[in-house]
Amino acid sequence: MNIDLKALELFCTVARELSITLAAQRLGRAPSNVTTRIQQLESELGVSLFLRKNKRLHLSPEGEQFLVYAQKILSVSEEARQILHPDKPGGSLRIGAMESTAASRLPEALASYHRKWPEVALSVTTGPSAPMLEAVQARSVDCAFIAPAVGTEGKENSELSSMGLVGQPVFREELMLVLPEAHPPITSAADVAVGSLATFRPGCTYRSIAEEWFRKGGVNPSSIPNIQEVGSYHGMIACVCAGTSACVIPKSVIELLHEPVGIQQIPLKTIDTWLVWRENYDTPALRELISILSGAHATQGR
Amino acid sequence: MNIDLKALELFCTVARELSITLAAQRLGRAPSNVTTRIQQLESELGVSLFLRKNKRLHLSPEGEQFLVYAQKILSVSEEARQILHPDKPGGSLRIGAMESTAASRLPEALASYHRKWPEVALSVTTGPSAPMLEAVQARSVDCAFIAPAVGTEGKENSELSSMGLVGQPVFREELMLVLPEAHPPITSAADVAVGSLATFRPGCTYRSIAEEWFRKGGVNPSSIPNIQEVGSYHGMIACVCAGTSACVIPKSVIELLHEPVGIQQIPLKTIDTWLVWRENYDTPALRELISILSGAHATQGR
DNA sequence: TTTCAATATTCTCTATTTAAGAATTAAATT
DNA sequence: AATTTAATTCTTAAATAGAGAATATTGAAA
Repeated sequence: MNIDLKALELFCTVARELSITLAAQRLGRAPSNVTTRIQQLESELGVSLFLRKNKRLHLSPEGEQFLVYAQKILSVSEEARQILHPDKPGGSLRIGAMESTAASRLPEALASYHRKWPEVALSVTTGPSAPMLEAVQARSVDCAFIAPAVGTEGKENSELSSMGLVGQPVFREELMLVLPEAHPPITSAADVAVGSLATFRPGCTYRSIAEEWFRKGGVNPSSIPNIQEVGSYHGMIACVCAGTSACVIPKSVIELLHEPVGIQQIPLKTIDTWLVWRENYDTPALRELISILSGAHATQGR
Repeated sequence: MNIDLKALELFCTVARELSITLAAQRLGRAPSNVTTRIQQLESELGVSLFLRKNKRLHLSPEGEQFLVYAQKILSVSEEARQILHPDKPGGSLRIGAMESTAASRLPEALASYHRKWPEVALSVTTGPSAPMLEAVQARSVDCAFIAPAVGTEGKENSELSSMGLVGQPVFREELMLVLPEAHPPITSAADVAVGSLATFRPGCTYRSIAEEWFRKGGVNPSSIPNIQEVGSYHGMIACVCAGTSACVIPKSVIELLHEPVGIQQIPLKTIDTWLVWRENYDTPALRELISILSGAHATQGR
């Protein structure tokens, strides 16, 4: 019973790289050592973590199970380490974010964070709000920027706390319906006449909001023929410029485009972006993020 | 960054004993070594975990914080270890239980468990249902025997899953109202005429049930003058025998008493005892407990 | 088919770390 | 003041980790 946090990191790296040499290189140590420590971990646990087939590694079923636990242990101990030093941000901060936030809001904030605290290893993962919330719970990220699900306005805090999370609003986004330039001006949802609605995959809150808007305007969203799933905001805009689609995008993202040409925008709704984290995850690195975001507000709205 | 699970156990032991010598003895190693490893852990973390005052140890504030994390890490790694060996129960299983279950049901079950799997380190903590559920969530026990709160009959599973737990009913208890022998026979709650109701501290589901029964019988429970809090079932029975109190006890507990003399019993309600555990805590040691409990059913009711 | 390169592993050697025991220090008790 | 108790320091032996060279096995290239 002598497992080492270093051994767990080593295992996680090998599991990610699926190569002893690459892992060794990334960890800055000799491959022979990596081999030995993995073998030692395996004998300690009494299972094979990897299947060696023809000099190539795969995770064994046990390895996959153990990987989850190894990451959890590392995450808890990283949290502990930070809690013990309430003054100095340090260690790592794994941030989850919606695509839109990552595009429009984070670059500036994270750059200034990194300038101030270069010793904090920031990482960003993007995805829709719902899976991001699960990722926070599951400790695969430490905090996340999300849009509360439709219909939860005003009770975000109780929603979060029932998941063991807490959070606060940090950005206010103005959601725009984006239409081709040539589209006749509209006064209601019923006037929208396009071939498809370009959106991200389901789970995206903005997509639900778009559908709700059509529903409230008396339009059955399923009457918008093809919901066309696109992988990026640039892709969406392209679809709109092509004249066949509409899409819903926060104003702040549209402003990023060098020339918002070939499109017209109609405000749909304003919606808050929340930063959420696990209850008790009260680390200096996170507090610093929050404080930087609050500073930003002074200059950039909300 | 070289923390060892052994170092964490060592720290937890010292934190519990608040003594290097006792901890060393309990761990089977030399005191000098314990000192050194604690110092090493402290320098690794960059904080003092203990306050040394006059050769006596106290946990420092940082130490208290870290203790929580250390226990969490050990609990997760113990869980990992077990998950990797789906066939053989082993390691430890920390059981929480209501006083009544611990008294009436567990002795036989745990004895047979221990006979079959002596290598599993079983431990039992008792307490009311509500705090036990929190203890399971907080990982200070691995599973617990509880009585679902009043008013949740039929929706136990959804209640549990909203706490990240799962469970199943394992015992059926017949709750008895216990009265002094000399008390005139009763036909309803209103007939009960005793000076006080002897119960455990609040939080005990059986106590809520007793109060509910009085309420349903048209009696304001606050009209039962002193709710007298007692520390054990034997104490309760003694109060009843003394002629001044009534109490509510599962029949199975009453049957434990060598001579249920000087009391009369009236059935109040049957209620299931549930065994609950964290979702994903699917260890062989727990499965074995469940299987032993199911075997017991065949012979002893439910 | 043979050769070469890539890769995990084994082996050997050295440096580091861990653990025990003896000696030391400091307070509390008699 | 002497004794006991408890933590720490010092010293030494054993265990362990890590580097590097050597080995074996596979896949690719000639």
